[in-house]
Amino acid sequence: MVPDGLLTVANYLAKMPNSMGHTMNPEAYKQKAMVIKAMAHPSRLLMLDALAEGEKCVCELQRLVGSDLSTVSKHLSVMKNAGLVADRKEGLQVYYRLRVPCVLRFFDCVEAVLRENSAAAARALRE
Amino acid sequence: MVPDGLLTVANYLAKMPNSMGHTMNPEAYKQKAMVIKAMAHPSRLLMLDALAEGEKCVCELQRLVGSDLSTVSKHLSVMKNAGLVADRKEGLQVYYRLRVPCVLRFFDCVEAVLRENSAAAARALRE
DNA sequence: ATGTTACTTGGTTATTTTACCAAATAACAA
DNA sequence: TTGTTATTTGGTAAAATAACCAAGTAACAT
Repeated sequence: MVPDGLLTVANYLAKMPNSMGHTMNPEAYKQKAMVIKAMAHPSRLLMLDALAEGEKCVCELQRLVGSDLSTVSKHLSVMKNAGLVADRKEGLQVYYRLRVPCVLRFFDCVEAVLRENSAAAARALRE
Repeated sequence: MVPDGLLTVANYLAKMPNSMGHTMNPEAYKQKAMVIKAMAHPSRLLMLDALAEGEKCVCELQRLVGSDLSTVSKHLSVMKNAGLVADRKEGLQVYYRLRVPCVLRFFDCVEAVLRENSAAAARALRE
């Protein structure tokens, strides 16, 4: 059974984003959701942040997040499947790297949301 | 029981993003993940896209996504909880709007990832 | 071959998420 | 009051996700 996001011939046509921006079919939203979901986990965010500095092997990433190696490996495969990261084997180690750099600017916006939340909470406290 | 992301006094301190960008505590990653997770669903993406045009009532959004009204309402509450949208009641209707506009630029990057995926798939086909 | 290191995969269990229906609430109308 | 419309909330079942351990693979060393 082939995972949804895998780059198979079958998936190739299905996941073509159209160029019109806002009139998108449901399939396109599924694909986008898959990519975003692949980021939506604390450990995965931590790893993406770390990969901003450059490629890292699985062992380094594991030290960073502190979970079981198999857990880290599975997180990486989710992100690889979504196209967020790519890997490269060198000797015994596997190095992961960011595949599309803009992912990092993503975080600025998330932080803006959190700041806005804090500000709203602060306003609520003052009343 | 209070939901994790609710803007309570207790959560106010916990979710303060620090200003140093890359040295963040685990709690901050949880908060970021919550925001991103709130986007990570096809129907929710569709609604965010629709809200880019301006505020919309729940009934309009329901017509758009086509699920049960209660389902749509719950999706909206997830996004509201994360701070992505805000609501306003007018008569019988509740209008939702984007709370932090940068959320939309988010999508450009996701589309870049998908384009990169397609390109890779195309390269794979040529071999 | 045998062992070792670095990683992935399979299996299991616990938790979370999602969808729908049904019932509750809220605002307005008659 | 009674009814109607718009929305939320509670309950429940199905599906997806996440964590760990154990077993498998792959590259290299002895």
